[in-house]
Amino acid sequence: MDERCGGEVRWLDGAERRTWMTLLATTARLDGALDRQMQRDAGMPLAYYQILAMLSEAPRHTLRMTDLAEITQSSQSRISHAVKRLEMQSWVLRRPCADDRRSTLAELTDAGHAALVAAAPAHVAAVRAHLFDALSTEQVGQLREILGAVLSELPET
Amino acid sequence: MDERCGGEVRWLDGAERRTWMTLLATTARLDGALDRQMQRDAGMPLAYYQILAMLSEAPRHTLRMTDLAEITQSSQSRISHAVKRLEMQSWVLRRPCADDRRSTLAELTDAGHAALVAAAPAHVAAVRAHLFDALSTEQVGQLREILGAVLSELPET
DNA sequence: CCGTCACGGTTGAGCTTTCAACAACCTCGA
DNA sequence: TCGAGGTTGTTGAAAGCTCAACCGTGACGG
Repeated sequence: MDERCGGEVRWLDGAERRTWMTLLATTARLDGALDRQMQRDAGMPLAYYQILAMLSEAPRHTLRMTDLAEITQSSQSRISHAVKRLEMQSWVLRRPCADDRRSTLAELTDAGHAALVAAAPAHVAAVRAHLFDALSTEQVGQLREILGAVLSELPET
Repeated sequence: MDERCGGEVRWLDGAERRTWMTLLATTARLDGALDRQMQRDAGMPLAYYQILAMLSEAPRHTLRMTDLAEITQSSQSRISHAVKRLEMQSWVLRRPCADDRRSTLAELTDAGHAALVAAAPAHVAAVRAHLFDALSTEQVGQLREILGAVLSELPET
């Protein structure tokens, strides 16, 4: 985090620099493309789709706000705003949690599930077209290992 | 882009699915961390740092708005707003282009260059800490090849 | 009990980004 | 030379995100 070592900076070497530039460009374009596709076809940002997707995989289509935040790698504030928005569209509903009265449960509605099902095929097709079609099976494995290594070194949230 | 094939969807298999989930989580956390670091230490979002960085590497510290948009993988509108903001802080200045009167040139000021130089060490340290320190030299090479393959299949802008 | 502190969640302000519309300019062919 | 169509850039509104402040609740030690 903070630079305490009196000015010694180890800059990126050539290979690192090219890799970093390519990473920036690729991630920017990739989730730009996926986000635009989702907005165009389903009228919602990709982040909201992911909220619906995570809810649909949870038992009883329900998650606590905090868990939803963690699983989607976003802040509580972001989730709160997003769920409010999704609730206005009747795709999600909020209920108090009986066990812990601080908590709020978010539940996917039938309409929300329908919206998810409607949006999924085009989304999956886009992920496949933009990502997996460009890679060999071996590369998919390498990528997962690399990402796993990076992720495990990354501070949580 | 559009799904025209009458309902046949090829879903992601197990390995693809895990890779995709890990990619989402890793990129979200990684540029969340880098963005927060930049905002905290330099008072600007990472995207603005990248604008300054690209200008600093251009001849005469100057780029046309369109070229700046392309090199940073962002829309013209985004660049226009961002440069306006940076101009208010006197880190960039805008000039009309003599060759083509439609164009606007963005030029990095001395103050902007100073801000960039001040922000660079902590940024590079963060990139190293969060990304490259987790990877072997071989993995860095694999990652670059994988990203290159994905990028080349991705529609421009 | 009671006070303190951590946890879960929401809110509003400010900033960034997107989208669509627009204006100015260039190019090129009729 | 004129006009159509493409390029370059800006703008304003709407939407999403971040940040800090805040409230209500649980947990825990005295």
